[in-house]
Amino acid sequence: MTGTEHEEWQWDNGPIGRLVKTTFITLRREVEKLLGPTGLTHTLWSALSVIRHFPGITPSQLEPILMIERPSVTSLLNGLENKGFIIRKDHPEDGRSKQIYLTEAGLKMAAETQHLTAVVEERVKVGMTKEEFETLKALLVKTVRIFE
Amino acid sequence: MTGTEHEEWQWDNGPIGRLVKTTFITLRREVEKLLGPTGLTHTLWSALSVIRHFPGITPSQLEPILMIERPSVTSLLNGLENKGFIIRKDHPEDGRSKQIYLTEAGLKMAAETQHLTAVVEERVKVGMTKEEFETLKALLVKTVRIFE
DNA sequence: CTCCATTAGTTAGAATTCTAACTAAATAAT
DNA sequence: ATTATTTAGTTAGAATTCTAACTAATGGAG
Repeated sequence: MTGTEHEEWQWDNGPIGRLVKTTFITLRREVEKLLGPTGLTHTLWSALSVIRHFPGITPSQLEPILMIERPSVTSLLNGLENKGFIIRKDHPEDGRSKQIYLTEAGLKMAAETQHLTAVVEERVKVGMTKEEFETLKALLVKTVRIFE
Repeated sequence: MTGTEHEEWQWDNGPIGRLVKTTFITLRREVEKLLGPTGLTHTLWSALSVIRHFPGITPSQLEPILMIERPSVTSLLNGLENKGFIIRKDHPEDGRSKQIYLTEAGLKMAAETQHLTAVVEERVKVGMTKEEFETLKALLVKTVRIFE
């Protein structure tokens, strides 16, 4: 068995799960390469981005978007809070809940890093036709929906 | 903002990276649900499966297939070795290298769990046309290749 | 042949995410 | 109204994977 055989096999003959993982890790590594200087990880960036789009979002609403478990959301928000990027406010209509907002610093970082990560998105778009890109997204959504 | 708005937005309007992550985590959770009773994790199973297909594979060859870093491969193999599923042998042609082989127990477990995880693969295949499934795999490969 | 750079694997320690268990508030049931 | 169940968030501790640094063997350049 040679190394070359591996390289071909690993993409074409593995289960769909491994192919999806490879794609995920590849994209994550690219994003984190660009995020490097900022000190943000992939998930921290992703959270900032979501909070920017939905100011006042709650931790439990973040959970299914970021695809991490509840305690991980807490831990992530602690990190963002310690860096001064977010604040938690008591929810006005539900005493159990918290609302998350970006601070000025958080807003600045979110804006900067969204620009950086858009580069990765663009590289994917440029690497295939517009139709292929849309098809890829549609089929990924379709895959997820199978297990809902 | 309601919860419903989130649910729609999270699939359709997020970056491709988040969609790929959602797909990956969804598939991983399904696999681990089935693996539960065996005590194996997603990555342990994946490693067993690869080693079964390529007896004598080296840790550094496993690395790009499993998409984890080298020290994680070591740690993973330690786990499999402690459970008695694999053995490491010195590589006959390269004193630095090791070759990984399944034990009887490892072979048995690999065979069992491959059957289990094939269920997930099947559910994806059943949820879309054969052509869509092939297109999905091809576009994922295409995406990965962009960053090689 | 010797030295230098590269490659394979491991070790050590940190970061991230997980499960299980807990508190507190809201909702439902009687 | 009171009690039980569910939901939101946190805490504690374990598991997984990461980065950085190390050892040992190979391969190439002088």
